[in-house]
Amino acid sequence: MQNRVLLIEDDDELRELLARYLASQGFSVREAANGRDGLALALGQDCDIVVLDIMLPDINGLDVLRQLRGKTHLPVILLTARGDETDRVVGFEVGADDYIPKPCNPRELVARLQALLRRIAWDQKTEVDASRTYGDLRVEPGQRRIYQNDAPVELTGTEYEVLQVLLAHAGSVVRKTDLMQWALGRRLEAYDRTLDMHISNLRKKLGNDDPPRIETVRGLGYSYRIPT
Amino acid sequence: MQNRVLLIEDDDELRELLARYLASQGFSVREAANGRDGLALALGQDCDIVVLDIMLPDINGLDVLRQLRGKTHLPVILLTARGDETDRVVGFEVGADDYIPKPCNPRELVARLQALLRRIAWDQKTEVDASRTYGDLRVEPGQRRIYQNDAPVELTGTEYEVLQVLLAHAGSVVRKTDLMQWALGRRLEAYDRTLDMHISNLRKKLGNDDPPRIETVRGLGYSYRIPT
DNA sequence: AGGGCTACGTAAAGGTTCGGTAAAGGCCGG
DNA sequence: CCGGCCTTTACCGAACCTTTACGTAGCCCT
Repeated sequence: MQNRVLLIEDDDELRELLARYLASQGFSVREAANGRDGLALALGQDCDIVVLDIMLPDINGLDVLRQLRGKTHLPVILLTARGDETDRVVGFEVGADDYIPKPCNPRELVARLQALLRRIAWDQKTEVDASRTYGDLRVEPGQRRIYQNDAPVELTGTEYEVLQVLLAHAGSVVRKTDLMQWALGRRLEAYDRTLDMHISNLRKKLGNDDPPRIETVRGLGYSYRIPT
Repeated sequence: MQNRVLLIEDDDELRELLARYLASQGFSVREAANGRDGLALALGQDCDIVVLDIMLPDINGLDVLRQLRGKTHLPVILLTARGDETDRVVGFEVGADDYIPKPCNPRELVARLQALLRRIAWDQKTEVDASRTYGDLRVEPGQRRIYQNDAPVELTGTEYEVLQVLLAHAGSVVRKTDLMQWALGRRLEAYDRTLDMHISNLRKKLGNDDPPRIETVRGLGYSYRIPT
């Protein structure tokens, strides 16, 4: 089975060179020359991994990544001309999985692509679109809705995201920093109580059971209790 | 609470520098100065991620990685002096998740550590999350809980850490300084009775059996004896 | 055996950090 | 300008880590 790579890079020459090499290494390659097209393709759900240049003519690569992370956890490898260390750290903070400075060695790019795909295959999981049921709750990703005993729960967009992440990890603790990143799409800063508020509101809307559905793990995060 | 990093690096100065920096960034750090110790610690199941130097006095880092991969999918970041491209590709082929050339920027190391941990946390299912049983106790790392005869024991975060370390070394003595470092993430200072208190509370919560589960080894540390 | 030193056990008190939540503020689309 | 929603602010209570204090047990030395 070949892996599908999306290559977002504005330099035609480099992009085609890499595309050819990746294809020769058994990848199926999609290409985009700017951020807008790249984003559309990435969200089009037919690629497994993204290679993203930071310098793009329209949208900045980091913004592309940010928007992507708002919707998906597709693995992303950043590519950049300069070895600027700040860029690098920012890239990771925004949610990149890897970072390669240009001029990049195609062999290394392939090695890193494969390392990341292998890691994901090991840990596996991640199937996004099917509806899932957790006790009396049902997630309908297509409608971005959650039903409780077949009655829709009136959630705001963010509340939906938060609850959906908690449910996807039902039974395990989700760290606040991760929950923030995955549901709100940004980093948890000190003194930021936003997440606590969303949790508080969710608890109110889901009904305050005992023991509570959403457990607090002090100093760490939250965990949705598996209904027994 | 905090992620546990195993640092395998023979250069004392660099290792301690990195260890200090990682600790300051909220990681709990275990250290090994050679491949044999490193391998033993890595297989000891109480770390989440490994930073591995390729040049080691005894076993070559790549061999350490190979042996590790024979048994586990623990995430590994390679560290190396030279930017030798062949080394790099070989490293990935053997199963490394990432590769950083020395001299490495600590900030970048942390960024890469976190990127990898974040990816794993999202995909979950890694064997670090597998439950482990020691007599009548069962550790559920995903839930961050410990069960005694299938009933959850109400532990605080630190108590969980301490007990979990003791269990990982069940049957052998854990020195107080190590226990402090691994569970509390800081150095044991003179007149610090904190650890004794946590042990005392743990004994209370686990029930005061005779002979006691947590044995005191005067002048050395503690050891968990699996009840028969 | 006894004295003295040190390490450990643990109750209680102290102090800090963390989380819950009401209410106010701000942002944005209509 | 309004309504919905996200975020910030503020206050409070609870959790819990740490310190203190005192009692006990082990160990060594003479």
